[in-house]
Amino acid sequence: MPPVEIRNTLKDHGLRVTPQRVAVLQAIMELRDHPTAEQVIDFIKAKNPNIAVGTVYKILEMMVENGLIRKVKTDRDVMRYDTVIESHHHLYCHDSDRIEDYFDEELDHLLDDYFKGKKIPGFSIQDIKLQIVGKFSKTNK
Amino acid sequence: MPPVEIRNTLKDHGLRVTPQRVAVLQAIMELRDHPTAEQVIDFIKAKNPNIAVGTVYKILEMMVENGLIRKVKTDRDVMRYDTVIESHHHLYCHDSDRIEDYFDEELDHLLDDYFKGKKIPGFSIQDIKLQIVGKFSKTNK
DNA sequence: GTGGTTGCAAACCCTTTGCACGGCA
DNA sequence: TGCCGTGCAAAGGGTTTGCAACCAC
Repeated sequence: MPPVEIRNTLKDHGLRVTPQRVAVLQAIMELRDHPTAEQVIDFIKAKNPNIAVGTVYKILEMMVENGLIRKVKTDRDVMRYDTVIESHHHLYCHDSDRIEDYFDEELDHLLDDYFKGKKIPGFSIQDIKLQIVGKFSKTNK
Repeated sequence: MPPVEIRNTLKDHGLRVTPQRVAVLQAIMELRDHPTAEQVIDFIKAKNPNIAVGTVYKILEMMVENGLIRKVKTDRDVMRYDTVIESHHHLYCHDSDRIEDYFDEELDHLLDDYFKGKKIPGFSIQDIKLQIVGKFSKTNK
């Protein structure tokens, strides 16, 4: 995603455009594999060593609150970030700690239909997220 | 669960029985709602102020490794624990940070069938966990 | 101009670790 | 008795916070 589009994304959400914010968003997109805050920081520091750790954390939190990115958590303990905003599922491998987004409309419909017929007492559903745990084959990526 | 059964649970897993271990397991069971380590510690300290924080963390980790309990993670950042070992799903409410276990064999079969017919390229599935996000109705619990 | 942002460093919180003592088998 | 488990306190790692200087609007 070119910088211009990133700036517009920020503007569209009514947020000020600063070099740091552009850099953070760009970093998450280029890193792709649900990077940690640390990975984002390292990525940015390579070109722009002056950025502060605290700033990146503040920006990440701000973007999550404004719906530009999402938090993802595995069974390990560091927070990770995802640029994909639409509802989707995750493939996860314990061994490699790798996360991959998984989209499946057919599955979503199946689940929709299922829970249309079967209500859960005392609970109203807003979103359903699958964590599909398993192993990636080594040749992949 | 009476203390005697808890002791047997430990023995069955080839673990030594100590008062601290019994207390931790009992605490998680009585607290029910997927307690944090801190909640477990507070619960135990009410009766037995001498237990050490580090000890509880060591015991929790040990029990996870031995399959007596499970770690549960939300988008917030503290670890929580679950006594339910069998594969199951979670109902989760962001507002209250409440987690409830959800069992649904019919759903499990539906998913099994679905993924029997539809393989995911480059990935072999071991387990599927749903995080059903929504709201608990206020009357419930 | 001015109020939101940044950089910096210290503080924070949860969790882990090291080690000497103590207790289960 | 021997060794694992515990208590304690300090360290660790990731994240948050306070505040003065700064800059986008």
